[in-house]
Amino acid sequence: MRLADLSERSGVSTATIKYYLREGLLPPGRQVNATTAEYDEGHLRRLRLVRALIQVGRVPVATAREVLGHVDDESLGRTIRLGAALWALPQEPEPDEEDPAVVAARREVDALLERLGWETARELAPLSPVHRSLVVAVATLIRLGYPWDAELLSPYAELMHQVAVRDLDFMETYASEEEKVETAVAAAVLFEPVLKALHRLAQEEESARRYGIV
Amino acid sequence: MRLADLSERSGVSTATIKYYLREGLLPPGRQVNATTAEYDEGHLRRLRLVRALIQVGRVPVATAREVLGHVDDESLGRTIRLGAALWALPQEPEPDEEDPAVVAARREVDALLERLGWETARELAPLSPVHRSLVVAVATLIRLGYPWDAELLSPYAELMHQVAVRDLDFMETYASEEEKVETAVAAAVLFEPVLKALHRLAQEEESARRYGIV
DNA sequence: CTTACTTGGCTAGCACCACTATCCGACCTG
DNA sequence: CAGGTCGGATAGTGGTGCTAGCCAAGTAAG
Repeated sequence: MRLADLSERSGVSTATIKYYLREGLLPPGRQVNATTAEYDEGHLRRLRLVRALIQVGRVPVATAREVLGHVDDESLGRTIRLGAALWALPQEPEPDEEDPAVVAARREVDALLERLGWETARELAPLSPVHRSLVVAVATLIRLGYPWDAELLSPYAELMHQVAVRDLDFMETYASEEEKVETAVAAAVLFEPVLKALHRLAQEEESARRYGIV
Repeated sequence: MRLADLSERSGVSTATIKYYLREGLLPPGRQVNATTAEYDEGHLRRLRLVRALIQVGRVPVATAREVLGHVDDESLGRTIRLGAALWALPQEPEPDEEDPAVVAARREVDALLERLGWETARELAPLSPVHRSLVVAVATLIRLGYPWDAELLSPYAELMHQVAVRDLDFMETYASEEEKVETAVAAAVLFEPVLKALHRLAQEEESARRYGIV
């Protein structure tokens, strides 16, 4: 498959593919001679993953490069590779620890994890970017005057845990060993819009049931 | 409260506030005289909502203006106002109906709604932007080779329905009648990052339980 | 009364980002 | 050998969310 074919089959312009090659999001093709390179199905899959990360996940190009770098790092074991890739995803700014909303949010999040008995999450709390994201999100709610505390959050957390259990079950049955890391990244990024849309659709449905359509 | 006070209390620069005023995201203050305007707590709350929409929700300014326009439209009843505001939120591009992935996704989504018995969602399907978002998200999964069908999706949908039930319960007990629309919009935008973070945290926790931290 | 400052309104510009367009010389293909 | 395509490089584009600076009118402190 040459560049033009890759472009046609993916629906991405050649100029954009060149850009991704330049940015290191897509590995170079097998150089046949000085002016021709050969791409394979792996390139096509990777290209689609890149598009998914950038267009669906709104991941900045620099972050995508970092995530994919971890995915490809064969010097790491599978679990670490996956962890590294997923940890590179969120790109929230550091929370301002002076901000009282952040302080309150951190307290509520800690209380929540204790209440749930999520020991790993508690241990990893100082390191985990996800934990930081949660604090930032809860702090925003608090700052706007919505008094979300551990008690209100915990049933949500339990529901999301059920979702996570399903995610991992799916990953185990579906992905081949080599593709697991890629699958996990794709799932993390691509499945979120599905969940979000299901959530809003469910809100519409439930709202209509309670109050009618008008 | 003058412009400078509004700026200080919200942490938003005066230049940015002027920009929001210009863009119609923030109603003008009460004009005291030719060179002074007076702002109140409502302006502060609105300003924070605007920031939440734009910074947290990544809603484009034009969309935010549209959403807030519906929130403020007192000629509409509460339910319609809320619906209009929420419907203005998603900004996905139109799906390409020629694309086989989109066709397949639409079929699966329709099957899903039938299986769940979500009658309202089925009726509103041709109109609802949320429905469209779901189709686009599922199509992306399919295009990348993840064979998500109605059967796999429906337990997720049921879990998200449970989440939606909690959302609406909260809204009913919490928000005053006048603030319900604003609350609902804030919740729709601000609660999603919380859910997302909880989801990822739950994935980390469950993954650690199954495979260990290393 | 003076001086420093604020206001809304205006215009111009900036920084970032994801591309995109164009040109180049090398080199296959018919 | 004409025409097309290649990788590589560079500069430019368009959108967006601000941001900076100016202005004339008006206000508050001393």
